[in-house]
Amino acid sequence: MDKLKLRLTLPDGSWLGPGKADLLQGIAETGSISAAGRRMGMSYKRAWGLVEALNRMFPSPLIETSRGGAGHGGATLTALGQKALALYRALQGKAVAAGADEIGQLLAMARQFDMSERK
Amino acid sequence: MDKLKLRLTLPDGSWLGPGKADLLQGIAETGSISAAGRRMGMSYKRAWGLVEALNRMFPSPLIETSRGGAGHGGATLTALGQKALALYRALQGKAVAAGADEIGQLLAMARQFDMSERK
DNA sequence: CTCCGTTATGTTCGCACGGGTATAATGACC
DNA sequence: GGTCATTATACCCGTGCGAACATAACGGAG
Repeated sequence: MDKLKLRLTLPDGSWLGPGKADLLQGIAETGSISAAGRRMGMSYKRAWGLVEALNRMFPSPLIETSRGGAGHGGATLTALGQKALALYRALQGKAVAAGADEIGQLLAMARQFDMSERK
Repeated sequence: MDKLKLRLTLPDGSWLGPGKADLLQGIAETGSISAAGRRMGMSYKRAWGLVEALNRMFPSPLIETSRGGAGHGGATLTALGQKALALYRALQGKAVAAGADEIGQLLAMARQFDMSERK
């Protein structure tokens, strides 16, 4: 599923794509950068790099982090982060819906694949 | 322009994105793999690799090549190639149109960029 | 039979990217 | 003051990708 991947390039050259969006969602759901990274099978280092990039591409950060304390630190989405994620998901949904016909045709004319790999 | 990039993943794991689509269009317009590659600022080798990938992802090739002869060789799109390109462009157009609102909102909330870079 | 621009293929090299690892630093709680 | 999971940062290293370069094959034109 989700055969169609979208990458939106911002004026400054940075971009928002499936990877950052998924990470954003993972942080929202797990409350932790490292947990979200683990869940996606990526190193903490890479996840943190993406967080840094995300926070730099908007005037104010999308992710708020805290260290130590009762919960041993963690990360949450700011209001801006939640909005950005929602907008990306909405964009994705509308794009897939609008292009369903073309997507179907392209998939239909693609090289036939063995049924054993169907899920 | 064309801030939104689409990548469609086919069942066999290969994918059709902006790079291959542009190359496809370049070949259609120039009638040559090397000319299309030069126009896009990529090495012939890379362009040819993409052509190979394109021809392998569908049951029959999208690009037909010829060597030597009066025109010193060249490449043209097959009917399938033209159709695939048209479908991708249509998909792109519909996706952008459908998500124009979300794209606009995301761009609007992005970090402000200096007007000197506007074109 | 040479010339020409293209397709087709191999080889080498530089470099960016991500993984792995290590190490601070944080701060509420016991 | 020690514990704990997390954030934050630095360093090394393998690997893959693409550029650059080199070379062959092609086949009609002249």
